[in-house]
Amino acid sequence: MPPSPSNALTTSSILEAAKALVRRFGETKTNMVDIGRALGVSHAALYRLYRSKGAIMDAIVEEAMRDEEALAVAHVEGDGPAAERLLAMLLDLHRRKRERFIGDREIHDLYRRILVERPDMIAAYAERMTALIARLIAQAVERGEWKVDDVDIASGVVRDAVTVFIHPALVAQLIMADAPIETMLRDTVATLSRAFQAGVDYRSPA
Amino acid sequence: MPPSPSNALTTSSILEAAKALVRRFGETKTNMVDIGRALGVSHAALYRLYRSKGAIMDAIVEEAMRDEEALAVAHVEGDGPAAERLLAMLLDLHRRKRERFIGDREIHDLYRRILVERPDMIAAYAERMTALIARLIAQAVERGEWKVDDVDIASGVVRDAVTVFIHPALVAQLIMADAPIETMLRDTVATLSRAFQAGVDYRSPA
DNA sequence: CGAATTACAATCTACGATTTTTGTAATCTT
DNA sequence: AAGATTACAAAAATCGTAGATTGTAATTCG
Repeated sequence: MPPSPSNALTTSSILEAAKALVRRFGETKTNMVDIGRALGVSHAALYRLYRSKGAIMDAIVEEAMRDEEALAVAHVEGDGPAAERLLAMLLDLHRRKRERFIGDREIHDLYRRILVERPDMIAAYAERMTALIARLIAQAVERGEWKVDDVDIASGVVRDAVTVFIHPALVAQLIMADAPIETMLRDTVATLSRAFQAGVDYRSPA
Repeated sequence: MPPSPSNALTTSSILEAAKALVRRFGETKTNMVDIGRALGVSHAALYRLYRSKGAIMDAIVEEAMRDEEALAVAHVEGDGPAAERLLAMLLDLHRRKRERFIGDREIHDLYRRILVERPDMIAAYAERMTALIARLIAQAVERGEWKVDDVDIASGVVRDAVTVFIHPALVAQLIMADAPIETMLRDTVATLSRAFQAGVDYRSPA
């Protein structure tokens, strides 16, 4: 592995510099010339690795999403009762979001802007997270912990039910209203898990 | 009841005129002079009944909220299985919201602006709706349909789980993404009702 | 005297000129 | 030739100001 000289221009060095500037000054006050200056290059050099400023901003958010996903994967891979792992996963995700909201407001604002302007990115993220939930549910079904006749529907229900605790805009409101989010999350997961434990039939009409 | 002459200036005549203008031109393009003109009075006359333009806009949204509440009350008062009434109520609410979003976009935009700028109004609305859900659940518990040891916690869980289908900003995204919202709502209610039917203990630790 | 009007100050918004920033292309360097 | 730079056109943000809008107070009307 080469010693990676500090002056090598890479996607990740650009991302780090951009993140630092966004954190300090916010997205709009961060410009390409400043990002370049922080790395000791002209702004034009950045365009070799990112085709636009927007692409850099997208990459910052994408990275945050992947980070959340990794957090979630850890819980899906683990063992122990499904209800506990689901709760732990959601609490972890929520705490990560809270940290970002409290300590990293500018990044959080960027996150929120992209949330409304890039439904495609959000949809992809939501789909990946829903797939993780589906895996967790499928495991629980295999082990006989839970009974559901359609894992995909069940995972969609879970996703919708917890969106209020995950969606940045809503989380921001809950935090400002000083809501007992962790308790609410516990109660929601307890309810969902009780339903799955008792067995839910989505395919047979009521 | 007096015949209410068309030239009497009242809170509701102002509200009607303001609503009509907002529907046609949007909130920002609606000004006090125009509202006055529509009623045959000067803009200053309006200030006897509303202390500001903002107060009129608030009142429009407040009215819409009361309208939704009335819709919900009808289902809470009715009889029949709780799960069915809860579903019918949420479907009704969702359809009302969809109508507003499709046919009354300017009012919907006003609604959304106030949603972020007046958390106090939203909190009051959410609390009233949660109280209605609590009544519905309490009935179901009395009748032996459902078993929950804390009706307030249960109603909070329901509120949180369905917020994604009620919150204007999220509904707007779901509609634009062409999501099968009614089916999703059905599945969510089926899950919640299954849990309540099987019995949920919020007070005893797992 | 209650209710509306006109007149007006304070505030807000829309718009055009100016400057910044973005993204590209031609050029330079090693 | 790869990778960076400077130079530049297009797009976007900023800023000052003219004009509109809001809210109030003094005045008029019935």
